[in-house]
Amino acid sequence: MGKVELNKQNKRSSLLQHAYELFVDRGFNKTTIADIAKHSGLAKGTFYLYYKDKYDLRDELVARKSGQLILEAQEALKARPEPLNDFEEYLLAMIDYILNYLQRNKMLLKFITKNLSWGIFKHAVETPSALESDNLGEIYRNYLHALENTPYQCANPEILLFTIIELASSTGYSTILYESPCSLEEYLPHLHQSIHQILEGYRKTEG
Amino acid sequence: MGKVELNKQNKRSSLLQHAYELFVDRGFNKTTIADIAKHSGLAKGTFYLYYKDKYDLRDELVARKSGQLILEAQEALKARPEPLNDFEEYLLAMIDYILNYLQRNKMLLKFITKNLSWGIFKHAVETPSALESDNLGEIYRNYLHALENTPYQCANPEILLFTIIELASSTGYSTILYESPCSLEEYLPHLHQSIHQILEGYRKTEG
Amino acid sequence: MGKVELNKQNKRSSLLQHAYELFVDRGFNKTTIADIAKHSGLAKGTFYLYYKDKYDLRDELVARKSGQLILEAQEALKARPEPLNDFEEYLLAMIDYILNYLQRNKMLLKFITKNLSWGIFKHAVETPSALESDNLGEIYRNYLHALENTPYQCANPEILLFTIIELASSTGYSTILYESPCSLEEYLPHLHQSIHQILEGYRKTEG
Amino acid sequence: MGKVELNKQNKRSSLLQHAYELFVDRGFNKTTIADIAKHSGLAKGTFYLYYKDKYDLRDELVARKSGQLILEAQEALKARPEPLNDFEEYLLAMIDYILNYLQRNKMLLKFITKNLSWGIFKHAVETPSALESDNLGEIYRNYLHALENTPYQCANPEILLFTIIELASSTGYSTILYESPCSLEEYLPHLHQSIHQILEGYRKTEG
DNA sequence: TATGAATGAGTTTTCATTCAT
DNA sequence: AATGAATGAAAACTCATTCAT
Repeated sequence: MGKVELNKQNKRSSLLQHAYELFVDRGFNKTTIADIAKHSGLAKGTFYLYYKDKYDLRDELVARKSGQLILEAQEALKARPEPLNDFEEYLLAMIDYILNYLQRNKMLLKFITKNLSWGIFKHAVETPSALESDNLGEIYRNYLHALENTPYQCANPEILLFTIIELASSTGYSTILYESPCSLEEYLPHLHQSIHQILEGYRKTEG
Repeated sequence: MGKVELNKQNKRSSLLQHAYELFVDRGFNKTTIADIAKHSGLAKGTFYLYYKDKYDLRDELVARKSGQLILEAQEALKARPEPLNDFEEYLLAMIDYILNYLQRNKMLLKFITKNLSWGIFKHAVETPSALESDNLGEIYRNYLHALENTPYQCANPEILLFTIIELASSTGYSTILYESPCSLEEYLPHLHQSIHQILEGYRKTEG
Repeated sequence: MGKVELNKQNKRSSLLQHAYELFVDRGFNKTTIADIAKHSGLAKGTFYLYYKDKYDLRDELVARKSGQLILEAQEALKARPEPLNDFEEYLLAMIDYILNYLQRNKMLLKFITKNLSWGIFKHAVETPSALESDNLGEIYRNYLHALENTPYQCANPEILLFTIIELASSTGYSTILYESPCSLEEYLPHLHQSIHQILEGYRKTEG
Repeated sequence: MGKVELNKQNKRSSLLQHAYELFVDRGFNKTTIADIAKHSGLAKGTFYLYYKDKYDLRDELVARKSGQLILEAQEALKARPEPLNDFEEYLLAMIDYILNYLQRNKMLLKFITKNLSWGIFKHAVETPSALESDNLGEIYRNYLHALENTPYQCANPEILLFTIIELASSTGYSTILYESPCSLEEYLPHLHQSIHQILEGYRKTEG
């Protein structure tokens, strides 16, 4: 009983994992359902027991992988010897970690960015997945909470985060994948500066 | 002779125009070359006399449409009664015009954004098209020149523009198409503030 | 024990009934075994414990439904106030009842006719089903018997019945479903006349 | 030009002919479009240039084959040494010819009857096909005309013909394919008698 | 008995591209 | 240059049937 259910979870995982490898390897359009099934060690028809079609699987995958990346970044920061002093420092460290990671995994970047929207991100944050030890939502809530204890004031803190994430991801996409207008390395200081400035824009004016 | 040449231009135009309508109407993937040819009043084989494949046509189309949009914005600003006082004002007016335009033409937004990269943009700016009275390159050069006469200083002014454009387009995409995390209208003040701050970051520190 | 047996009968009935609804609703070819099982509240595999395949079930269904229709017609005639005077009157009343019924249940007509053959009919008549209070065979025998006490003479009375039933059902099919070459209403007098004539052909020539 | 058009006609013919053989050989459901194309010496995709799907081709085929059969019967009767004296004789000879033909081509019978309706028949009669030297419509008109010069009177002569054809085809189907309730040979005299009687029913009552 | 996950052969359908005219 | 018939590989999706539980 539990065994059957476990088995299904494994199949689902296998499909996700192998689809991911194929998407990243040869692109979404050039990956067929037959490919995914075969690589997962399953029959073609079995795919349809788990997902409606390729797009269905992709959406779950994008949300999942983005979430994992954020979680991983989080863990990596925790493991750092030197402490992070304030919110800005924390935010920049997080972004650097993620962009550097994506620099080394360009296909993941390509896959995620073309398909990730703020909406999917929000959805991923809000619907806890049964699979991963899910503190994604928690991380997000921590962010919002941390923001309150900063000198920044934003009527809607989500908008601030949205602005910064969109900036980082779209410039990251271009610099990493096309080195246009310059390399990521060259661009990072500019990105830091812009983020700093954006945050400054929300600094509380003291009374 | 000139007549033949003209005829070819017309066919090319027809292909572009009808392909655009189809892409916007049913999406790029679901538009076939047969569709494009038929709607253009041409035979399928004829398509290949003008473009290598769908992607070839698309790239030209994206660059062309983006360029047109920028030109149109430029013209609209020129036609305004009240003058624009400085670079920042000009930049914001330009961005507002474009985002508002895209708000009313969501399908164009969808089509352009998913396919436009800074690289294509640069390419469009640099290769003068025979078709339109092309002052796109000129506009861009004017920008860079205008920047020199501002209190902002940027080693690579292209990077500044890149940052602002990426920010505007990616946040515009999300707010217009998904109203996430909020509507464009609601977001614009935030966008203005962020752009202002980014520019401030490059303000010359006087000696 | 009897409870187990009853349970099996219920499942069988459920399969028949729901399969019938589906066949009539979306057609035989477009109804899957999975559909039938699901609508019957059973698992797919269970289907195979009761029927070899879809065709097996269909054959039982066609015979069953035709039989029910004849029985119902019979009952309806019995309940009529005015008596039926002779064999011809009886036969025509029976046919009218059935065609009018099918007129109101076109899908049943479609389903039965496309699949009913004289062979299946004979089989239904001859193998008493456990389910219905089965006087179908009895009805048939009564027919043959009644025929003997009529002025008609037929070496093989089955052939006479066959002729009339085939005529009525095939013309009924066309007039009811396609109103071609005319409506059932318009055609009925012609049908009556033809049946009358056919019977006359078998009238005993007196010695 | 004419060559291209001719070529298309040949392809169409080839598809029809080979589809027919396959339908008759292994049944409609078990014949795939791939089969038809391959046997016709064409690529799978080519099929779709000529027919929307299998059903589209089938409908054309049923009408075509029925028409051919009638034409052939017509020709055969013309070639007979002894003349046919009156309408009834003619009608019976025609029916006999066709039923005997179908007796020898049971699969054709199966294919045609399951799919032929009076509607399709009427349609075939009324829409002259470019392919065959088409006197099908003419034959039909001759029938109706001949009927006028007979002692039979029918307000709507189409209804008379309909009645007889439906009777002949449905009883033919059963006796030929299932020998139920008897063989065609055994049944023919009964069929003749019934048709004779039906015609008598329409005999003009002299003034 | 009953279940329903798994199978994979089978079928339809699409469409970019070629090429003879 | 232009045509559009032909191609056939490729892909999605279905579903009867099996079988371990």
